[in-house]
Amino acid sequence: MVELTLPKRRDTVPTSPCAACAVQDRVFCSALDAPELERMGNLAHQISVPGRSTIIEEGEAAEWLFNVTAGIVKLYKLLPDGRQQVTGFLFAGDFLGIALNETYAYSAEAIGAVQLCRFPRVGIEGLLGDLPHLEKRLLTMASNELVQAQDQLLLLGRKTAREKVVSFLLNLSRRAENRGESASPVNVPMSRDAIADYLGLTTETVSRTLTKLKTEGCIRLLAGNQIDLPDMEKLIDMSEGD
Amino acid sequence: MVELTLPKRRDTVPTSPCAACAVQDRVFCSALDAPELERMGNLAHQISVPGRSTIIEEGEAAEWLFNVTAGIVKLYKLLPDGRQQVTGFLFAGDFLGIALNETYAYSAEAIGAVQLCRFPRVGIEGLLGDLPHLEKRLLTMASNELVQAQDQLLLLGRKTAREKVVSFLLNLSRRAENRGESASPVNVPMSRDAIADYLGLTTETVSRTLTKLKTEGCIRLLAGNQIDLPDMEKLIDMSEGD
DNA sequence: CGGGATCTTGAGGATGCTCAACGCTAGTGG
DNA sequence: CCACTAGCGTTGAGCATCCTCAAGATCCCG
Repeated sequence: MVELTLPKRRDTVPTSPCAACAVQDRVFCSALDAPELERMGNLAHQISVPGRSTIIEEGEAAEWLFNVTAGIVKLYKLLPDGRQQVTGFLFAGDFLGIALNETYAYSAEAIGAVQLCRFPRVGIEGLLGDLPHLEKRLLTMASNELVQAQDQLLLLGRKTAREKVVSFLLNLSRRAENRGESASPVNVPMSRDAIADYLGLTTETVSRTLTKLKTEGCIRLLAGNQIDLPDMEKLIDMSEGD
Repeated sequence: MVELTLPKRRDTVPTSPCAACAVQDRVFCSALDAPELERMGNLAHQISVPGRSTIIEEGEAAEWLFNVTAGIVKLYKLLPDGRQQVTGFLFAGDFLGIALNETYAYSAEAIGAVQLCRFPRVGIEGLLGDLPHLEKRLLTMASNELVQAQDQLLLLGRKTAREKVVSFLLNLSRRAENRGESASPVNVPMSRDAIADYLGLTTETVSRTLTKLKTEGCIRLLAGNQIDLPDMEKLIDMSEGD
């Protein structure tokens, strides 16, 4: 489970919150040594937001960048008539605002309570020249984001509803594993609506597809939003059409 | 039209091809000063490939990076059963391989004859520490790519066929304008198939949609793959559902 | 001209959407 | 303590958009 005692510890070392950061080994800060980390820490502010609150809004001036230290964030874009495309979900350790543009390219909303480490964008940009490790790290992160985005293009453009849902579950599973959580009973904390808007489907189709996968024995729906993936190999094949 | 006399000029200054580059003010090299450009130039090789040839293949070790100096390149990913998702089109001045990963995340194929400026990836990475301008520039480019990718996610996940086609035409138009070409009779050099695979549609749907737009007077299909966009405002509204 | 590739058009059908009702769960207030 | 409600998830019936399959038209290059 996610470390939630961070604020308490932090209060005792206000000048160096990073040293006590619960996710410091996973976030981009890990590219920094102690003095560099101190400079970053001076820019950082811990903030907490309740569920359903908006963290950033598409089109706004990009004043802040964030590390997610606890909770889950939904990133999305809207069309004028309200259609929504979820572009990603962020978990503890993920970075919000990699694209260092003047305005945010998408909105972000907390799913449940979220804790964030907030940095002023111009401050980070000012550090970039001084901290080459940081710049290199950001470039690597942006590259990885691009690869993820391209996988998602393939999913949205060419996969069937079933393939989309299976790909999504496998993706969640892989990311959970990377965070040191279990790969198989995977936690699915977002609503069917959010999943649908991520996969380019409707709530009903997501629900129906999960039911179908369950009756076929490909997955098991457990209590507390957990989904068991009994045969990864089979699911991987299914996610690509076999 | 694109400057195609580059090779001739280059032969007279083999040690500094960059100085004669037809797209030098548009590519990432523009971030460099003269001595820096010289170091880049020492790594560069001009190559030409005929139409339909494969430039890179998804999954291969990423040995080379490229600048497109003339022609058009199609980027795509494949599913095992042959379904194809085009992730982008590159024009003169665009960079191929921004994601500095060990392996290519997608394949690239020449649409018509293409000229490329080729760099060894490890060579570029070796320069990154020395040339901070270059690293900054790559980060900016990656950021812009990410924003583009997110727009494409919205398109693929939530737009109708008609909205997709109109968005595509506007996008081509905007990029042509950025290259200094005309915005309105826009050149559409790729096949209906490639467009369909880019928009998550079939050839037939693309064709039918264009025909419909034509009969409604929203566009005009001209000779030589040119399409006239008489009312940009109207098209912009259409691309978002109004 | 001829012929292959590309594009267009048509008819029928399937996937996933819309609209609607119902069930479940958790939180709330009497 | 329990009824009530709101939100979310599931299920069903009918339908629209886009796909599939097929045939014809057009273009381009030799």
